[in-house]
Amino acid sequence: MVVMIMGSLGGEKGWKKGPWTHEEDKLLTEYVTLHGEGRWSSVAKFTGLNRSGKSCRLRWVNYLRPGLKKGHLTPMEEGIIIELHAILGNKWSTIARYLPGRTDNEIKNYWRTHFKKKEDSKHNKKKLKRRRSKVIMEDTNKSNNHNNNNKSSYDDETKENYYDDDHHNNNNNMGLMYPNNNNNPTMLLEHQESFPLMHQDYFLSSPSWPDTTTTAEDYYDAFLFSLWDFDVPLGFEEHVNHLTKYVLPNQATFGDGGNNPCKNT
DNA sequence: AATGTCTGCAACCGCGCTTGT
DNA sequence: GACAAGCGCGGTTGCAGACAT
Repeated sequence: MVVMIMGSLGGEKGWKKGPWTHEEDKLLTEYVTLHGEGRWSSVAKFTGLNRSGKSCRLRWVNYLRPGLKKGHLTPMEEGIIIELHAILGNKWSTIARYLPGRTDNEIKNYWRTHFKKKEDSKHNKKKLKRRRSKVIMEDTNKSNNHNNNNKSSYDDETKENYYDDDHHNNNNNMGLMYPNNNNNPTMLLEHQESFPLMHQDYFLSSPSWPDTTTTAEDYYDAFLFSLWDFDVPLGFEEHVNHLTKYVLPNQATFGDGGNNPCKNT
């Protein structure tokens, strides 16, 4: 009752902006718990929050929603982002559907900070290299110390490959990693070795792993291939299940007509 | 140690689409 | 069909902390 009165004082204009407080988060969480997601414009009315519906939705989706992953993206997630961005472009929300617990905003920010900078000037290249060598030094030290954080040697390699403009220049002058021109899926193969079998661990641990004769490579190939079927389920785990159910059993069809983007031979 | 620059990320903005009236 | 409100998306901004000079 009180909050409704408070909410009415908020009015249509003069919404509060800027960082959210713990108290605001609590109010928003309580509201969504009671009423579910949606009806964002009613949040102010029912909670007394002097925030626009848009702001509430954004806060919930990007920060408060249960199941969100915190912390750095894993090498596997990086690989998925790279691949999907090559295919979909800046469809961040679509890419996010393949990464449970990650938001479009997070992925967008990640892409901008880690990959977009490749387009920067030579001046920035020098700084980048300097910074990169420092990162590599640090990571080398870490691995020498056998630390148990989730940074793998693969991560280092990937970071080096994709931060390094020279690497790209030496590889087909592709500029961007996976130009989407002509929708040519074979582009995906060009750098496949740069993130080898990144999905292997996930696939191998999948309860729906089809059989012992299917290799991780097969699964990886199937994953890439199935990215071109935009009607498949969108969640990553769902995606794996989809592969198990529909794609892998039909691998014989991959080579048909040279349409298989995943086989090098 | 002080200052300038860069990075990462949360949040905002504008636009377009969808839905309800 | 026209309009308004709600919603979602991609682009952009602002700021705090990290890093370099």
